[in-house]
Amino acid sequence: MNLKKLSEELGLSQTTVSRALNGYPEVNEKTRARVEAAARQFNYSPNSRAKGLATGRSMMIGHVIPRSSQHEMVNPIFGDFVAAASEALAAHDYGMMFARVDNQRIDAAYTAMQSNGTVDGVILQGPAVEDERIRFLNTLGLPYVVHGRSSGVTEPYSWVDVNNTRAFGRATEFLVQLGHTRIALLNGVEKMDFATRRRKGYLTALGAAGLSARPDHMASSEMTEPYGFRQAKEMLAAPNPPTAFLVASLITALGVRRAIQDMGLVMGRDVSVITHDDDLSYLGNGEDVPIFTATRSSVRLAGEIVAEALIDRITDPTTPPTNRLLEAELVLGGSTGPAP
Amino acid sequence: MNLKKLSEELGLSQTTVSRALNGYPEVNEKTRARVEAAARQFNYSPNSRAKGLATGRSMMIGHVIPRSSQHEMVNPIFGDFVAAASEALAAHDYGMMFARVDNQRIDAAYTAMQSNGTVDGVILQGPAVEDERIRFLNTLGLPYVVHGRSSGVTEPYSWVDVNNTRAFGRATEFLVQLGHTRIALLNGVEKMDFATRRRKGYLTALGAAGLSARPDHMASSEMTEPYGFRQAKEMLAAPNPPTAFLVASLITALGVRRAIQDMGLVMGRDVSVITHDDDLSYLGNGEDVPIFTATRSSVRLAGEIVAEALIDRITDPTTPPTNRLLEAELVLGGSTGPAP
DNA sequence: CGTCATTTTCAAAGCGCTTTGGAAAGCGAT
DNA sequence: ATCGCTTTCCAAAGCGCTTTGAAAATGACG
Repeated sequence: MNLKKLSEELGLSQTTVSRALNGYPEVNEKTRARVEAAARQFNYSPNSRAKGLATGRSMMIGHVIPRSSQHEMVNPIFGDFVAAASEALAAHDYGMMFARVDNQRIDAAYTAMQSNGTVDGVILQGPAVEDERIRFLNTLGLPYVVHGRSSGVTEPYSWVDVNNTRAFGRATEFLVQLGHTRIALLNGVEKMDFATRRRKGYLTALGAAGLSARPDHMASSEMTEPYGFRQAKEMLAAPNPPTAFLVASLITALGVRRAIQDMGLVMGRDVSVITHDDDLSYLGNGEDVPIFTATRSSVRLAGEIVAEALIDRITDPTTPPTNRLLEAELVLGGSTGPAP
Repeated sequence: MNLKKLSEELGLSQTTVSRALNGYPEVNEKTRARVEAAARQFNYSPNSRAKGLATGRSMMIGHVIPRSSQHEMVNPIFGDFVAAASEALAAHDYGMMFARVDNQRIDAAYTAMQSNGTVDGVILQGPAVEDERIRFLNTLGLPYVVHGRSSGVTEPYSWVDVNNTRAFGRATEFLVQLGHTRIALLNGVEKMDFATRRRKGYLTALGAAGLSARPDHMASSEMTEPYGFRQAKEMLAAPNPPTAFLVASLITALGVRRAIQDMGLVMGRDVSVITHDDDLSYLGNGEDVPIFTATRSSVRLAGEIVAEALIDRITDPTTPPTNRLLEAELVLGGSTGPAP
């Protein structure tokens, strides 16, 4: 069923039917009711490509994912982020699509998406420090919002980010207050912007407490479970081991806990652990009492806000870039205690 | 830049330019080269909506996700599955899109997607037992492939699945061989088809070994970490505790391990654990030596195969449904040992 | 009852592409 | 020079929708 047939069926012109269905005022309410009834009856829904061709809008949001890196999509937060974002988009009749693209073809992919008209805007996830994609998107003029920020990019752009510096700063301060002086950092890959900021928060807080950072108590890697296990074990086995760990992700923290237990130590008594917790739906941090003391920030909330911000940008691209800094909460769990 | 301008630029008709770019034979190779050069120079890429309108193809694959359930998307395997599938699709110039939809509107969403022409086919993930969506899609005539199967659906349909029954059957047999007689099952939600099959494999193998299943040694739930912890702890604390656990997911297995350690027991010595492992990229099962003995099956591989199968169905919808049963391998890790 | 303003509807153009049905050009054979 | 065949190109229709500009219907009013 298409517009033409439907309008013939109704004995009306395509114009009127189209207007009736799209809520234009210049159509009699009675006619509108008739049209809507018929549309339902014949199960009519307008062809999205034709509609897009006529309006110049695709009602689709793009998500370009660099293939080379594992930092996205095959990344635990991806599902939750996308779920929330696509739900928020759907509320405004936007869809969401992905393209997994070779690292060196990313610019081409964005360009194509724009001139193609396949999308009205894009979400940029997991920005690195000085991320080139941001500059490129600025020159392109395709609406976008960044989930995260990119240190070193001076031109304005829209972003939604967690206050990673502050979160890890507070976590470090908290450990210091508990009497810890040897605090290790198991960070994510530090070319990623969020990891850089966390490191900064950690270092600044250490400095403020008059403690100096030890290179052998800092690591940076993909946030896997074995990474946490290996690093924690190594550091704990060395002389002057850390009495506390600041860990970049819940999954890595699970590895740290395994290492602690493996060495016959007790987490929260012998060794304290604070992790960042993205509040993933399938990977809870315990139930009523959190297992880990954590800097928590919902990635679903971020997804929602990103989606809303992007729609705003699309509907009015002339507005100045919007920025939104979310604070992580520091939730107390069983993994921290006074320094032994 | 659009076709019209490009053809004017070249002094050729739109027909010729279009044919040149789409590899049709009725155009001189010299002209084709000229056209291609110009297309590159002017950075021309055809408007996908217009192309779709003209061809009737959208070059897009849909993925409808029921909002009510947490079984998908916000599900740890989602990212890996989608990454692999969308990569395979991209190789054939297909994109992939999502729609998160209220549970009761799923049929409507599929219908709309089809009559809309927004997608050429859909992927159906996480089928339940007797999943109604399959029947509906059959009546609709929209090409699709199921990731998983649905017991109780008799009509033919295309699917790609892991041999869950066999995997859990083998795992159970293996535990029996090790001398275990009290083997607990921490299953996923049993309205999900994969969980039902795993249960069947478990029960059949127990029966074959002359062992009877104990209701208090079987649980079924969302596969979270706390679920594994709570259930394992409870079962281990009861009289005649299990000496082995068969667990539905790596994340849940982490909870089981935590419970075992929490009770001062040693995994692999006092209590054996076998888990299913989807081989997720961000959640490795140890490094060289797996932590857990596991039934392993790559969800990325499944994603690839699903994508290929779907493209086949779209290009030739008359072919009979294709089915593909992947065998899980049983990999030996440190979590199993002879019954104490 | 005629006039004018307002409401309601319509015909047709246009969005950017593919594709059909021809026409023109090229070329070897007669 | 002509014919027949292939190669190369083109004009125009059509995909299903929105939207402009205009016409028809309706209503208010003197």
